[in-house]
Amino acid sequence: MGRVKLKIKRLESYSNRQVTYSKRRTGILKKAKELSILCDSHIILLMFSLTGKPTLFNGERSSIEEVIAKFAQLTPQERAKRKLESLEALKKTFKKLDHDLNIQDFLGATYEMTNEVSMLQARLNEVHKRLSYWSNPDKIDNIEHLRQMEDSLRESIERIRIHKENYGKHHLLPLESTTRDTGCPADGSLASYSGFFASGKQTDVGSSVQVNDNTVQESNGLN
Amino acid sequence: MGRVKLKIKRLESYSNRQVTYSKRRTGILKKAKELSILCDSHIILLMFSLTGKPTLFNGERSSIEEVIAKFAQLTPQERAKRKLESLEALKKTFKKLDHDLNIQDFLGATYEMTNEVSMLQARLNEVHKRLSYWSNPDKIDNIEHLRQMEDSLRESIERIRIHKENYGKHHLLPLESTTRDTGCPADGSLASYSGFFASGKQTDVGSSVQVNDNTVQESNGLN
DNA sequence: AACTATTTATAAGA
DNA sequence: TTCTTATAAATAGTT
Repeated sequence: MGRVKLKIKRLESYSNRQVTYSKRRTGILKKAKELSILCDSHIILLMFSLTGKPTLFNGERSSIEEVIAKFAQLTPQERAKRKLESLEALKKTFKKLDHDLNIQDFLGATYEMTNEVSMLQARLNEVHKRLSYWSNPDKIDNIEHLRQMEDSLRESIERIRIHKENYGKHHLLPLESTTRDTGCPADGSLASYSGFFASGKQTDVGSSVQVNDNTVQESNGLN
Repeated sequence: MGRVKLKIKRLESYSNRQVTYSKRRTGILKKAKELSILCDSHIILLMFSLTGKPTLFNGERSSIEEVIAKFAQLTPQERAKRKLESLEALKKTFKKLDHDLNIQDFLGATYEMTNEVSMLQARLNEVHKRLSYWSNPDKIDNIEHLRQMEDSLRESIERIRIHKENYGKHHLLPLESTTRDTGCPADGSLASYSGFFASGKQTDVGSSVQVNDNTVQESNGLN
């Protein structure tokens, strides 16, 4: 609609692009507004000018958040279903109209993130569960498992012993003394080493992973 | 543009709204496409039909991710400002419409979720780091830490020993034999018990947390 | 920013 | 839905 029929392809002149953007932006904003009012429907229109300036239309009753909320409220099943339906319908429509349209994983974004949270929580749970076996050997009812754990512990002690020897050689220090009552207070980093095998309760996933920094202090009927 | 000049107000008839939505949707999509091509600009158009079916346009060179990224590039101050503005707009709208306003949560939802992912990843990292000290005692250069680890290990062995005794009493089985070459294959659950102290590399956060199911098999210069 | 010749979108009807 | 067509609306090029 103008003096000549325009070919729809990138306008060569920069200033022409700017002028056209400005004119058509007005037009499409009006269209968006009319559509939202006439049909009482949610619509979001977001554009960026050549200079990067954004223009957002979101209808009277709509808002970006509200729209996103709409997606988020769907169950994963509904979302998947809509996603497929949309895709099919759009493919059909746009094949015919030669429009460029990809219904997107927009809806999926939130979903994916939920999944990632679940996955990470599951991992933490798993780690905690594994650690809990070491912390509470009394929960283990398989004698072979106990033997393996014991072996593993002995091997670790042996490796620490060897490391201590080497460490001593390197630092030319006498390490034979076994004084345990060191005046050195248990600081934060130290806490990282102690307590993994304490018989305290494991922290739940969802609370801090910080382990207890106290060594065995509870008896739980075994000793 | 039609037989009569239309007043821009909500169409009374439902079916008329549907028909008009359909027609105008086609029109505005075409406009959006033309604008994005002619002016080489980013544009996003998202609409919902009366039945809730979404239609999304995002231009040739644009993608929802890109656009969202653009928003994300705003400084936290700008984002906070927009968030507040959105909230205000929502409150206003919903007060008018006499709707309950529990949309609020959604404003932060995405943000919160991102935070939760980061937090969980940090936790996993922390746990891995802690475990890595047990796996690689040779990395530890503090003799006091080594002593504490050793003590902890000895205490754990003692607790396992006690548990074994009790277990034996309860099950009336002789547990003194120390046969190690059991024919029992290391299954999934068994893998959970062995290998925490193996000197293998720790898996990164982001990959599986599954620990190695092989016990010490590498020497790393210490022995 | 305006103007205006034209093209384009679309309301109502079939 | 889809098409037809009279008419309103948008806009390209010009001033």
